[in-house]
Amino acid sequence: MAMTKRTHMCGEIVTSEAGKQVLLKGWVQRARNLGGLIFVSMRDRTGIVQVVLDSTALDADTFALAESLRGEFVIEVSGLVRLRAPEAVNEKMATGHVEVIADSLKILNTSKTPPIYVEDGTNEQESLRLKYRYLDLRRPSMQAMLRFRHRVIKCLRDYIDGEGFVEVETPILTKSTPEGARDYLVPYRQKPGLFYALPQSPQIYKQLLMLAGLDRYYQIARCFRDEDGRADRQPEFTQFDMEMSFIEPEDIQRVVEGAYAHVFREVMGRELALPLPRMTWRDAMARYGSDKPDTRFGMEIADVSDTVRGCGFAVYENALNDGQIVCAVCARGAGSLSRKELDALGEFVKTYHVKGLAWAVPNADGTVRSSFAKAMQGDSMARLLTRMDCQVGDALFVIADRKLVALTAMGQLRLRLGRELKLIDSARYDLLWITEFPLVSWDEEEKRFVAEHHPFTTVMEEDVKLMETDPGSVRAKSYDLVMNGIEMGSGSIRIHQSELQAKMFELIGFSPEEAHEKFGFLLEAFQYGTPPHGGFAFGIDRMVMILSGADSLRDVLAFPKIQSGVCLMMDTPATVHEDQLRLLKIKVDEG
RNA sequence: GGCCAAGUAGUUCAGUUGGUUAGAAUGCCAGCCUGUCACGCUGGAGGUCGAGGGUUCGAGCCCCUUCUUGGUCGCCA
Repeated sequence: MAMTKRTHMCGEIVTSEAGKQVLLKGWVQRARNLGGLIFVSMRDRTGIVQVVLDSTALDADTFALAESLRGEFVIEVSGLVRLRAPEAVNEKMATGHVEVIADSLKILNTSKTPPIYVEDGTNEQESLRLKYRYLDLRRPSMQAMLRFRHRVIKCLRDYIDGEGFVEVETPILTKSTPEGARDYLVPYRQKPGLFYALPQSPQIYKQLLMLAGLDRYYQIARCFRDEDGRADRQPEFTQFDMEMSFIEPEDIQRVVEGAYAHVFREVMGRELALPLPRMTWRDAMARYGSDKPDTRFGMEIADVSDTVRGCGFAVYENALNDGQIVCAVCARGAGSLSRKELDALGEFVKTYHVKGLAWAVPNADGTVRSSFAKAMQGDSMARLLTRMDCQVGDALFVIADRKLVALTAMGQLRLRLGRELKLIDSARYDLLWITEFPLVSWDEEEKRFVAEHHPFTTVMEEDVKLMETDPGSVRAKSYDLVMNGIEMGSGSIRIHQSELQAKMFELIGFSPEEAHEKFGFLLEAFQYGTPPHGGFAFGIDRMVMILSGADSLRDVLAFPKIQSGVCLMMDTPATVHEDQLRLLKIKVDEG
């Protein structure tokens, strides 16, 4: 009698060695009866251990038990370890793998047939994997991910501890603050109508810790933001959060770089060249059309406004007359794109609110295949192609619009072309600092300036005077860390003087009364001799995602939520008992 | 909230121009096999084609609505 049984499981094999005798506990992957032998494959996190049950070595009851096994099961066996394969086994069996000759077997538990394959290399719908996440996590790759993540976090702790930082936990039940993302709210039972909010970051607490004289704080902090999900965005996520007193940007940047270099060395076995490159926000926008540029490939954006001035094409002439810009990229090797593919790129950039995309492809015979060549008078097309060094085989793309809109759309087009033309070296890790962000930006909907980073970010000294005359061009003392085109984190030197803080609140349209209501405790605290201070926070999930090569944060979280914020495994959010609502004086408006 | 894509056995997928009883692999069940390790061989069970409506003699396929999941825009101090 024989059976072949797959179980799709892996588990930890605990070995307590006493001589050559071992005890194994684990999930059975496969068992097969061959006459007087039963072969059982047990998988641990590193591989498969073969267990051999011999009818002559086991008592009849135990052997019968092994023979009767049906379905998935968790077993414990003890026996002798030996290397495969001994005498009387043919050559191909001599693999050197470990084999255990069992003298006892005990079934610890059975299992239903799993609804998903618990092995790597399968391609199940993610929603199914997430519903049975506890089975999904048994996959070797997921086990490896959890251990990898653990190693990264341990590295960070080791490093920051060595720098003299102290971890302080801050409340999860805290206060809703204006600006920023939507808050998750928690009703307050003792006074219906009052709410806690879950922290979007421990920002204010860590500044108060500086005031308290802690000097060097850090925390592995869970943060919550009630916004729609993305592949690189979860409603709750973990930040490596830190703050220091009496510092300039370089001081905190040195610590953050050091932490990254430590992780790269210890976990990835790679050296990071320090200090990391710096690029101003203005430069990043102009060259890459993004405040988080992917510098792993070129194809930089050029402002060709001067080149096309007087070209006769009304679209460009009008744009320039309206103070807009005309910008371009030259995509090497994109000349073979079909009309259909080029048009698809045109549709793509419209997503980013530009009116359209013009393209030109020089032919080998000197003519130009183009969407706008006819409108370009004289040698203006030739001049443009020369300016962009656009050769036969390349394609030129041009966008005219308001400066930031045009650059942003072009930046997105650049990323897409970079991916599709396979210009990105995936073995590369490009880290850089983006500095000198604008302090505020104009919010067209609210008709006011809003803080680009947060309202506690200080101003570059030479720009303070611009706060009243030209707020939009004021640069903040803030900095982002970018890796491979993904924002890893951001930080800033904070405002520590009440007068400047008041000025900032005024700039973003907070009346003194509003400021007092929202941040009164902070403003009062700042009157007691606040040291100059600043800090940084970066996402651990994103760090693990990039370092492990994952495409989504869901792949590096044990229990992630889906795009809508739902947990498919626990089926949350869920309704609560009406008694709970009554206690909180909450009525649900079904409308 | 907008746009795009996907949804067919437990799972991964195929399904022609709209045409008989919707297929394959894998998994599951049963039998066989004394060294398997993606074991092999034989047989079997398993489907509300996401849901609802419509067009048609006839719908997995065409149309409308809706739900779910993914990507993205908005949003993300």
